[in-house]
Amino acid sequence: MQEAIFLMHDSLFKHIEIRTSEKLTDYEKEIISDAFAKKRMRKRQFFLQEGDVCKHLGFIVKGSSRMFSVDEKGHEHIIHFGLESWWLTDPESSIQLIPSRYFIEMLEDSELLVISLPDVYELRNKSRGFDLTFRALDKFSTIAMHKRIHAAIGMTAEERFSDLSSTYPEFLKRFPMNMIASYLGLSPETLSRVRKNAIRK
Amino acid sequence: MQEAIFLMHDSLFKHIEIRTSEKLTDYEKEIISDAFAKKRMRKRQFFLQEGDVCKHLGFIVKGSSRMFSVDEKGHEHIIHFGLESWWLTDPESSIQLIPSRYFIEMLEDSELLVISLPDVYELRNKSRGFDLTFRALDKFSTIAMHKRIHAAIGMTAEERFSDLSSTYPEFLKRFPMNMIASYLGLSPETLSRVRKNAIRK
DNA sequence: AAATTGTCTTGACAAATGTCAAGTCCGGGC
DNA sequence: GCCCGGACTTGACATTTGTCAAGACAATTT
Repeated sequence: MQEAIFLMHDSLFKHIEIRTSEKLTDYEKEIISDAFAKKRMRKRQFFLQEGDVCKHLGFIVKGSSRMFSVDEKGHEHIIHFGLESWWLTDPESSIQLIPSRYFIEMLEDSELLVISLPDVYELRNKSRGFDLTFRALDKFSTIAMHKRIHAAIGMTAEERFSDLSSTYPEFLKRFPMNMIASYLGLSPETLSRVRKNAIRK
Repeated sequence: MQEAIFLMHDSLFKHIEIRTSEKLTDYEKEIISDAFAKKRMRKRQFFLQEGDVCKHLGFIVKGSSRMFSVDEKGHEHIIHFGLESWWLTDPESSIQLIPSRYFIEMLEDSELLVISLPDVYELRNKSRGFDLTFRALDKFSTIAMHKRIHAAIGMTAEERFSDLSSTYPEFLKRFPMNMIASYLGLSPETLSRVRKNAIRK
C-alpha cells in the first residue's frame, strides 16, 4: 500500500524534475509527498462541478479528464482535456474564489494527486523546484492558450482539426470524436465530414 | 524633459502599486526607472514584426495597439488589443526565443516604457513589487484567455459581441468596427449586421 | 476646397456549418 | 450469446456567416 503511494508520487517528482531540469532534494520530496493526497476517481466522476469554488489542484497520475461548460441550450463546450501529468483546476474560480462555471469530469478510471490551494502557496515558498514548475506551467499554458485563440478566431474547421492532429495526436487516440468536435467548437457532424475530406487529400 | 520622464514612470509605479496593493520603496522606484527606457511611437509604427524575436517588453503609458497575425490569404486576425497600462509582448516568441508569427502595431501616437527581457528577469529578483505584479498579470491574463476561448468556441456572433461590449466597453470607443470584427473572428459585414439586430432588441 | 482614404452599411449571392433524422457498427453489461 | 447504448456517419434541409460589389459619409491629407 505504502509502495503504491510512493509510485504515484514518483510520477509527480519526475514531472517536476523534467519541467525544471533540476533534481529535487530529499527534503523537497518529503514535504511535497506530505502535501498531496492520493485520490482514485472512476470514469464519469466529477473533480469539479459548476457552482463549486475550485479549492484544490489535481495532478493526473493516470487517466484523463475534460473540462466543459454547459450553455443555456444545454450544449456542452469542452474547454480542454487532461491526460497523464496534466493539472486539473479552474483558474478563474480558484484565483478569484468565485463559483465555477465549469465541470471537470474524469473520462477514464483515474488516479490523482490532490493538494489544497493554501498548501500550493506554502509549498511554492518552501520548495524552489515546486515554484519553478508552476512558473514554467504558467508560461507553457499561456503559449498554448494563445495558439488556441489564434486557431479559434482565424482558422476554418478543417485547419483547426489538422492543427489539433499535429499538436495533440494523443487526443485522437484517447477521446471520442464528438468530444474532439466540442473542443474545436464544431458539431460532431461537421467534424465527421471534415475528416472524410481530409482523408481524400 | 526630466520631469516628463518621471511622469511617465509614475504611471508605471501607480500600475504596480494598484496591482500589488503595496507601496514601492524609493529603491525599487529607482531601479525600475533605470531599467525602463522611454519610447515614443507614432500611429502605424510596429513594436514587433512577424519574423522578429520578441526581446523587449513594452508598457503603454499612453496610446493603443493591436497584436495580429496575417494568414496565407493575407487576412489579418487580431489576437488582442492594448490600451493604457497594458503590456506589449508575444509570449510565444519571448519565452521560447523563436521568431514571432505576429505583428504588434500602435493604433495611435503612443508613449511606451520599454525594458529588455533579461532586465525583467533581474528586476523580478530585486524588487518584490515588480515580481508580484508579473505574477498577478499572469493570473489575470490566464483568466482573460480562458474566457476568450470559451467565447470563441461556444458563442454565436451576437453573443460574442455582446460579451465584448460588457467586458471591454472601452474597445468600442477606441477601435474601429472592422478591427473589433477581426478580434471576434467575424467579417466586418457580419458584425455590422449583428449590431443592427442587437439595437432592435 | 478638393481629393483621398478609411469606415461602415447594404444587397445579392455563395460557402460553411448546424440541425434533425435515420441507420450502421461496435463493445460493455446482463 | 443477446441486447442496448454510445460512437460515428450520412443525407436533406435550415441557418449562419463569408464574399463581392457598391455607395454614403466622415476624417485626413494635400
